[in-house]
Order: sequence, then C-alpha cells, then structure tokens
Amino acid sequence: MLRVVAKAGHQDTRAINRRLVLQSLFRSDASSRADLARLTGLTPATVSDLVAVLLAEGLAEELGRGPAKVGKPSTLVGLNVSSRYVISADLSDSSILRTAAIDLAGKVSLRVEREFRGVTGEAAVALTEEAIADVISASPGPLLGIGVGTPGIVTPTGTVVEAGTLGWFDLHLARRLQDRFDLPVSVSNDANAIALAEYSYGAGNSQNLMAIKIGDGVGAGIIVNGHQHHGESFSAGEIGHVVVDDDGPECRCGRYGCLETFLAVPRLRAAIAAGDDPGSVVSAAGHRLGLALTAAVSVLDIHDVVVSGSGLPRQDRLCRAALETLRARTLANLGQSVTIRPSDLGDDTILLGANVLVLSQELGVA
Amino acid sequence: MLRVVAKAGHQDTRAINRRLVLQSLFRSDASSRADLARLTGLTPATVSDLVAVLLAEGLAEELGRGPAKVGKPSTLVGLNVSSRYVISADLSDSSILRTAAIDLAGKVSLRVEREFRGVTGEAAVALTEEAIADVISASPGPLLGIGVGTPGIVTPTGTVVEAGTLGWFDLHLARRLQDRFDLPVSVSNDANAIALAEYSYGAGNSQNLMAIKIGDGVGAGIIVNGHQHHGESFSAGEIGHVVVDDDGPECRCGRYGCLETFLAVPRLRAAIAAGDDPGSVVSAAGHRLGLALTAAVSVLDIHDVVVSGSGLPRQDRLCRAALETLRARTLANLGQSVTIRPSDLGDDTILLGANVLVLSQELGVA
DNA sequence: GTATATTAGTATAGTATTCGAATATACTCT
DNA sequence: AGAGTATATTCGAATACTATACTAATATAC
Repeated sequence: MLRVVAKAGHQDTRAINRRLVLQSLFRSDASSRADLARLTGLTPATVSDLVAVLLAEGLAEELGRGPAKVGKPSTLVGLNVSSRYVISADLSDSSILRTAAIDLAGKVSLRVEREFRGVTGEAAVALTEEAIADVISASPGPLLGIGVGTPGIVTPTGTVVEAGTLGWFDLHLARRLQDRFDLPVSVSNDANAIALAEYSYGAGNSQNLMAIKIGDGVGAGIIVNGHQHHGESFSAGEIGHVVVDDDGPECRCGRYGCLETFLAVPRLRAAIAAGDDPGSVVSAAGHRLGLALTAAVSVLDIHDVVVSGSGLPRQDRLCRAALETLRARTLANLGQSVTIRPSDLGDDTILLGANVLVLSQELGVA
Repeated sequence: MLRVVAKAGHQDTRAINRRLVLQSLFRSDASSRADLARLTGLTPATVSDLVAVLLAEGLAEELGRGPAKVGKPSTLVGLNVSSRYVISADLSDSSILRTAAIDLAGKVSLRVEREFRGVTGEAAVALTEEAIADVISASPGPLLGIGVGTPGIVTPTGTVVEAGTLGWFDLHLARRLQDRFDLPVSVSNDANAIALAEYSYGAGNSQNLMAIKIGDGVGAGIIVNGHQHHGESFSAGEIGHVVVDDDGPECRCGRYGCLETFLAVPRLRAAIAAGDDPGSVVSAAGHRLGLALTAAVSVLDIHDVVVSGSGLPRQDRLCRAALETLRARTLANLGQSVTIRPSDLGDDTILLGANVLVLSQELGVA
C-alpha cells in the first residue's frame, strides 16, 4: 500500500475540506450552505467559513434565495464559472497547434490556433509560447494555470522525456512555461489528456477508463481508480507497438505486425486508397485492436474503453469489431460488461483534458 | 482525478503523522526521536508526542542509548515486533488450509494447518473459523486483526463475490469473521495477496508490480502506484482465461486456448507425464504467458513481474521464456526494463500478503 | 580541567482549524 | 399573531500542530 509521504498540518485539513466544498459546487449549479454541510459531512459552521473564503476569492458567488420551504430560506451559492480561466494547449496534431481559454464550466471561450507543420525543437517551444501568450493577452478573466497536452512521454512534473515528432528530449516544458508566464503549469501526454477529459466530461462514469488515441500513431491513456496512471517509466499506455500479428507489415519501429501498422490513420487511409473495402479495412483494424486490448482490459478489469481519433473513419464499426474480438477472447462476464465506444467530445478533447489537469492540480476538483 | 470523499478533522492530521512515524519505525530497527523528526519532517515536539503514544500502546519500545557523538546522546526507539500479532489464513490451496500468527516483523511465529480437501460452502467457513480460533487461542500476544487470502473474486470490503472451488457466492466473509472473533478482518484474493507480499517483502522495490499465481488456475494480482488494484467489478487480474492460441486445447470455461490451458499446474504435469520434454513444455507455457503479458505490461508500464506457484516446475525457465516472448513483442525500451522472476518468498507468500493487508489497514504501514 | 559547541529532547506559548452549542433570522403554517 | 422549523452565524472549547526557548548531556579544543 502506498506510503504516506508527507506530514499533515492544519492547512492540509483545511485544503481537503475546501476541496470537498469546491467539488460539491462543481457538481451542482446551486446549493445552500446547509446543503453543502449535508453533502460534505462538515458542520454548518465550517462550511460557512469555507464558503466565505471562496466568495472572497471570487470562485463562488451567491445566487439569491432558494426555493421557499418551512424555515429560514436558504441563500444559494454556486460556482462562478467565469471567475477563472484555464489556458489549454493541444500539441498533438502535427499540422495545427490549438490553444484556448476555458472557463470553469469547461466551455471554450477563446481560441487561438497556429500553423504547426514541421516545426520542431526550440522553434516548437517558441511557437507554443507565442500562441499561449496570445490567448493570455486576450483572456477574458483571471487565470488558474496552463495545461498542455503533448505527444510523447511526459513525467508527472511536466518534463517531456521524449517526443519524437516535436524533436523534444528531456525538455522541462512545465518549468519553461512557468518561468515565462508565472502561472502554474501542468503537462500531460495527449492520450492521457483524452482519458482525463473522458473521465470528467465523457459519457461513462466509472473510476477505471482507457482511452485509445488513434492518429499518426496509436497510444492509450489510462485512468485507474480515478487517477491518471503514468507507469514505472512514465510510458504507460504504449500500446501501439504491441505485436498483434507475427506476419504483419513492417512498422517504423523495425518490428513486424505492431498494432500501429493496422490502426494508425495513415495506414487505414492507405489501405482504403489502395482500393480495399473501407468497412473490411476498419473491421480488420478493430479486430487487431481487440487482440491488444483483451489482456490489458482483463487484467485491469476496465469496463470503459473510449476510442478517439480525428480523421478516423467509421469509428463505430471499429469499436464493434474490437469488442467482438475482445468478447471472443476473455471471460464472458467481463466481455459483457465492457463497452468500447467512440469519444463524443469532438476536437476539443485534448484541450479539455489539459483543462481537467489544471483544475485538478489547482483546485482539487474535476 | 479521484474525488476527495471524506472530510478531514484534527484526528486525521494526527492519524497521518502517526502513520508516518510508524512507517519509519517499521523501516529501520532503531531511530532516535530526532532521527524520526528529520525523516518525517515533523517537529521534534510532535514526534516526541507521537512516540509517547506509541510507547504507551506498546507498539514502540525504547532501546537504550544511541552511538556516542557530540552532544546529548540519543535514546533509540524501535518497533516492538512482538507487541501485536496478525492472524493470517491462506485458503488458496484446495488440499490444505494454512493459518498462522505473524509478528510485526513478518515472522511466522505459530502455525495451524487443517486438511481441507473437498470441503465447501458453510463447512469451509466453519473449518476456517475453527483453524483461526485455534491460532488465536494459542497466539503469543495481543492481536491486530485477521487477514485472509482466498481464491475467487473479493471486494475491498471483504465479500467473496464468487469462489467456485470453495462453493462461496456472495459470502460476506469479513463480517462473518468479525462477528465471530471481534477483531478487524481484511480479506483479499489470493493472487492479490501474493502481490502485496511481494510488494512489501519481495526483492523488487517498484510501485507497480504484477504477481502471476499459477496453480490449478492462473490469476494475477496487481499493485498500481503502491495500491492494490481491484478493478471495476473486483475482477482485476483475470488473466487465466485470456485466449492466447485460437487453436489451443479446450478449457474448462468452454473456450479454446485460454492461457490456463497451457500454464495451470495440472496441465503442465499432464503434458510432462505424457512424455513431453519438461523443458519444452515449460518453455512453451512461458511463451504463452509472455503473449498474455505483453499488452498488459506495455499498457501499465510495469517493470516487475513475479511468478508464484507451488509445485510449479522450472520456474526460471518459464520466466525466461515469457520474458523472451515479451521482449520480441513490445518496444525495446520497455522490454529491456522488465523483469519476470520467480517469487522467493516460499510457501508463506499468501499468509504474508494477508498480513500486509492487515498491517496496512490497521497501522497504515507496510 | 574548564569553556564551548553540539545534539537530544521537553516545555511553553501561540496558532490554525474544527466542532458543538447557543442564538439570531426569516420564513411557513395554523 | 404565535408556533414551528430550517438556515446561517457567533462564540467558546478542543485538538494538534509550529515555533521558540530551555534543559540536559555529551565531545572537543585549549
């Protein structure tokens, strides 16, 4: 079991209870202090105190009278969704760099995009900083922090260990941005960001979730027990280079038959362009995905798998094929419980995931 | 990210700091209060206070003078390893029921075993209670709690959802034992218990670990980020019925080519008895294990895989074969970091795991 | 042999934060 | 109008931390 690593003092108690109240505010549009006390288990006195702080900070706002019942009428308190904004950046697309300001309700209220093709190394850092600076300067309110979703291997402290497409190696991106903008910065792998977004804003509501990101490559982000899972060397989710067919085509990694060789968008496109029936191509790819998922899903007992990929054709069919294969190859019990579904969060998924990261880091919510 | 679910008060602060001190005591044989303060980050005054409590409870004991250096000599404080005992039960073996009393150092100080073959349902509960009662009555000191490792699907609250071999379905074993013995009870799946034991007492020292239990069936226990992972329906680790060969032999689950059909001890024995070369049989089984592990290990980025099975022949060879297959089928980087090794904790692994469960539940250590 | 420095541990006062109880408030119901 | 009820605040007690000062016991330098 996880060792306790830090001592606790009064402020920690306070921080936990504050988070509890904030979480309640995030979940419902309006609650009275009495409601919050019941929800959190805290005494009314403590809740009043905490709410006063949140009101003073502007995070919460009073919303007038509650419904009239017997007794003193309640004063409703709600989250002030436009009191803070998160700056999010999505570096996962090799052709376009997306940045946005997102309010506390998760609504994108401002967007800045930049042509991104071919930019790597320091130039990519500079371009990212530029775009972020633009959003910040036009941002509609005070900022909570900056969240970034990037391809590659990322540590929880925001160092990009390796991101080949961007030419980044051991780049402490979080520190760079922190120094530049003097704001808290959180960085996450793009697939992990998708998982976070799905966890907080998606259709499912389980504590364990896997998000498959299909693009030029194939990766996965995992939520285990409500937490992002990074893995021993921060490489959790590396599913693209699992071999699923010993006689498969050559992969850019040098092996043959990696999942990526069947599932990456360019491969799918190429197969379809070559005249193969699109349905069959996608089904075959889904089958391979199912092969790779079976063991992982079984071992983790995950019921919620989300597939996300822009420009990915026939996602429904892909998911169906994957599920079919998975069901044929694991316990009936598990197979019946698992769903594999396309993401329904659209093109902003990674931006939203980066937003969740900051919300969770800075406010302890989402 | 995981929602905070409970409010915090003064006692929680206290509990966390107490755990910190206890953990330090568990880790080293003797430390001065000043050492503990440095280790935990707490002030000397707080440490003194907490140590006083632990001394009063008998959990800690003073051990005389520390080494003479400049300044006032220190008084060493250490864990009193015989101040509490955990009662552990291992129900995983279909022929023998093992119970033991284990001291705080993890040493088995008393053993009671019972013939177990064929006993199921209520009779199995009765037999378990009997054996536990025997250990308790002969136990060498005050008890911390009861820990049980059992086959089957077990919830974190100690309900055995399903344990076919024992004929248990929806049995709230923890409550039964709690009512009978008036002690805290923790119950865990046997493979999970092995994982816990390896995590706390094993050779590795990573926060992510997978333990493969090979017996009549095949299961896995997983430690993710220092925590036991139960999965969405408490079935995490179900790896035995992942299909690894479409043309494999029929499995008791009705499918063909499940991992179990290659790896379960009876299957291995049968193959060897049939005259096949033992080395080849084991290698082939290891290969299948590697197939099943590849995706799971890749997705979770686990570096430490432990194989445990009593009566399992040539474990070294099995592990080597599994690793070889795994390396051939995933990223070189990951493959190089992964180790697959036989357990070195012997026949008491599950007892020790159940012990860890109780230590972690009741003292917040291990 | 004495003064000084150093480390251990405790005692005391101050502070943060929660909790419980009492109280003020403002409404509905009769 | 008066009783009843739920909301919210105020106030004091309790808890457990931190900081600071203090005592104790030793080694070391001279």
